[in-house]
Amino acid sequence: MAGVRAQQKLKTRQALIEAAFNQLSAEHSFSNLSLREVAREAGIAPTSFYRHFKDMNELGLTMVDEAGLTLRQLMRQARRRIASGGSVISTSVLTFMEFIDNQPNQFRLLLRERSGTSKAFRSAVAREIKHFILELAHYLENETGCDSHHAYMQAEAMVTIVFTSGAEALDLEGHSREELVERLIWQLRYISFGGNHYAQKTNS
Amino acid sequence: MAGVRAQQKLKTRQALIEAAFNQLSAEHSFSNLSLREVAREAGIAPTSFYRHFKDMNELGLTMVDEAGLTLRQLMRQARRRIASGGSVISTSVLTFMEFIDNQPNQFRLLLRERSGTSKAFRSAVAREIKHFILELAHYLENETGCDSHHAYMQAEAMVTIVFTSGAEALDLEGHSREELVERLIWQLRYISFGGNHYAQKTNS
DNA sequence: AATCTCAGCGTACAACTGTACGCTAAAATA
DNA sequence: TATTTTAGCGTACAGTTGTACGCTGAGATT
Repeated sequence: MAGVRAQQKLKTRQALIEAAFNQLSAEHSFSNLSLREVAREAGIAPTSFYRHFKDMNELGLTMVDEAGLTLRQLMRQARRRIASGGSVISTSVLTFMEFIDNQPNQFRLLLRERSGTSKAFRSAVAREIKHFILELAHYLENETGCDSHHAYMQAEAMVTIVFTSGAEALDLEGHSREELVERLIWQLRYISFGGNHYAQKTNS
Repeated sequence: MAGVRAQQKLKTRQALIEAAFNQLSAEHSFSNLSLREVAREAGIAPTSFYRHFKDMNELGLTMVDEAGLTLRQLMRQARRRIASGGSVISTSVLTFMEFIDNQPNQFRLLLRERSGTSKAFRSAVAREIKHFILELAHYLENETGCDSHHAYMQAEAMVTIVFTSGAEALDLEGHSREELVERLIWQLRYISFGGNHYAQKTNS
């Protein structure tokens, strides 16, 4: 019951996932990955891959889950920072930018597979992003007391803009990056202000 | 000087471009395309491909240009509709949705290569989208008389949201699609209202 | 009419892909 | 201890890819 065996299996499984993430980059997307290359980097024979995943697709979906998990942990962290007295908007943006810097390949996966060639991938990413939106929507609803439908639309718009800015940030450094963040913050203010206006003016 | 020769060359060149667009779909992205398959669908031998493009990359960039052209024609059409008395926001959204329905593969190309694996592609798409944003920014600046920097940020946010909604619309039909459009319009109102507020309150 | 140009073809090749199949040795189970 | 399970390996194969090379024949040019 020690499970030496099962433990090792988990280890190589994780090695496969890690190898795949390592091979993602600005110039290499998931659909460019080959089973053989991933297996090679993980240090196993190509055919051993099948002991862990029936498919590259299955690997990919697992990776999306993992990236989604990171994203959720991120949200929790942001909430903690805000609770201990940070500005809502800039704290959130800052936290998200840290995600992009620390786990660029996880972000790239979500970013690309959101509009990728597999419906399963697109749905999986959409699900993760929806979590993100719903959390923010609840926050907005509680904080500003606005209509829940408007809160959702507001949150959706915000997440969309943050995500897209994140994608652009991947290609930027230094000053142009700061400009990007500044623009992003203004745009979030627009949505916040406009959203609150309409949310309070009407009931649906 | 009749150019029977050159004319034929242009024709097969266009056939290659068309074949490539035809092979794009929800399940097939540009980087999945193979030179051989494209040549096959265009009705020429694989090696003849090189008489027209040195690379699949070169073909792809040409395709991005073509999609960008369509996008610009679209803008002109939207402006005409607005000038002849349509609501700005809903006319623009409607026009954009027509683009997605009529040329889904051109849209898919822009959408995917925006965050694709080739920097050249990303820049090319970014350039086309920037045109779009600048046109809208000028319109906003003239129409509402707001600060030009704010007009740009406002336009950028709007285009981002429209683009992302377009991506989602590709997977939707009927009622859920109408809901999406309705949400999109609300979100554009948020940005418009919030943008105007901040643009008038301050000078930079 | 003689010459040149060049779009398109066919052949050929090396590189790589996914994966079927059967073996082995070590861990798990009985 | 004897038996079963299974993660990982090596071999093998058919399929696809990009592209180098040289040829051809029909327009273009002189």
